[in-house]
Amino acid sequence: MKAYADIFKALGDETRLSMIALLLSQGEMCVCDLMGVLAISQSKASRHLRYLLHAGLVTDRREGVWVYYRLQESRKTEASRVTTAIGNLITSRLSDDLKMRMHTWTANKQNNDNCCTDNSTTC
Amino acid sequence: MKAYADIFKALGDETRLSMIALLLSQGEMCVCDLMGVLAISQSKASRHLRYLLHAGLVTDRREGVWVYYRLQESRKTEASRVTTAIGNLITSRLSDDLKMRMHTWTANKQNNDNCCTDNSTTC
DNA sequence: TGCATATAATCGCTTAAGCGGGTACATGCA
DNA sequence: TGCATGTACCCGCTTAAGCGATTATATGCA
Repeated sequence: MKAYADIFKALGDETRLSMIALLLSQGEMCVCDLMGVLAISQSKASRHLRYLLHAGLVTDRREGVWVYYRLQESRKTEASRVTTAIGNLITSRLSDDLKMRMHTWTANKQNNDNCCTDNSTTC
Repeated sequence: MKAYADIFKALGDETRLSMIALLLSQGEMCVCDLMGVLAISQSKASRHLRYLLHAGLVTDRREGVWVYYRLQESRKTEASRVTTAIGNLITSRLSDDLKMRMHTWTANKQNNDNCCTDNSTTC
């Protein structure tokens, strides 16, 4: 029971819950992607991603300079059971604002072929 | 999104999550029942139930001296969607210890026709 | 009505944890 | 080395937890 409580505690923050919702719909994102879409500072993004990592909700993968995060997908974990159970619930509630940010961010990323050369952000 | 984060925050405590799991399996319980089964103090039980009430996860109903709590069942609320989605997950994880407590507690209650005349507890 | 009892909610206090901003540090690439 | 990316740590603030004591509400009885 405590294991589940810890998972829900990790989901009990708007920043982290939005991260999970984005990862549910996008599959994999690097820290700078999440910073850009959520419009938060790098240290804040990194800190919450570490929290999610230690809680077992996501996994990380380094590729050169970038660190990519994706949902923990091992079916045997409590975390994946929870995200599976609530996935539809929270992705359907991704705010329009966030969808818009996501859209413009990925558009810029494609144009620049790099997630962090967009002058309009502080990335 | 914040609404869901607040719900998960409410579930992110072992005491409150156990209360939700018990209410899922029992339907309705008074404060003294929850105190007894979870072996917690009255103030602790009351405080966490108020937390769940304000978070919209449960409703209360006074009947004489007793106050009964049950899950929020209005299908339109985010809270009920969440508890529905995770119900099987957490009730199947009700610890054996808790099931045992639940069993002995309800047995005593039936014998005494009163939840608070059991000398073996501090209720 | 007055009083004792049972149940539940709240208050005051202390302690622990979480969150945010900022900044120093580590890592990897050119 | 210089630069970009990401992490770790510090500080201040807020929230929430536990505990015991007190207060509020309802019931039962003389």
